[in-house]
Amino acid sequence: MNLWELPTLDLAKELLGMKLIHDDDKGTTSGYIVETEAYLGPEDRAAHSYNNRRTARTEVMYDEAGTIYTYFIYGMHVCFNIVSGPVNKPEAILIRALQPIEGIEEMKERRVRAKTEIQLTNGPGKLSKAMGFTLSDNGKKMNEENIRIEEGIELGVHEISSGPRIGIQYAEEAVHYPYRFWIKNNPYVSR
DNA sequence: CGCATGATCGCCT
DNA sequence: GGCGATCATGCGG
Repeated sequence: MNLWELPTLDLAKELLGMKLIHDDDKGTTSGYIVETEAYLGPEDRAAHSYNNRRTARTEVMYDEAGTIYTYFIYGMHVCFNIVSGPVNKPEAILIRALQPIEGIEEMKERRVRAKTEIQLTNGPGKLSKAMGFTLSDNGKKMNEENIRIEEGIELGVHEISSGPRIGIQYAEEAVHYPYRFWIKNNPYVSR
């Protein structure tokens, strides 16, 4: 089975427990993905690509699954996403939280404000900072450059929860769609 | 070109 | 629970 051929909602669940790895000049940082959110293109009011909106920013969402989509939000945070679905269907999965594995000391240096290890990566902006993801990662292909996905923990369906997405109050009917997925009882999940 | 807004975080009460 | 920070992006003029 090719991971990147999965429908977006399935991929969002499949990514849980997998290992996300970043190599750069500071070394390697990695973590298990413990929380994701799916954004389903044209019909999903919460998605940047709602109604097939196509701009310089959303362009990578139309690319092939496994392309990396990073964007800047609230004047200070980077969010890290993986494009999914067929080419020209602008869907993506936001990585919302990680459980750190490697490079924890480097993460602490990058996340000076974090008081506990949990706070290093328990939110989309936090994990980007801890892992060293930036806008320059936008458009990279997963597993072709310095950002990789590997098998991690195998999860059963009963270990996964779902619920409404966070921070999309403007999205009208899409507000309640259960497109957020997380590993049950994992302490690194946001909120 | 100006300006409103946001897939958040951290600090304050 | 509330709010200010701070700027890339998108859209209107």
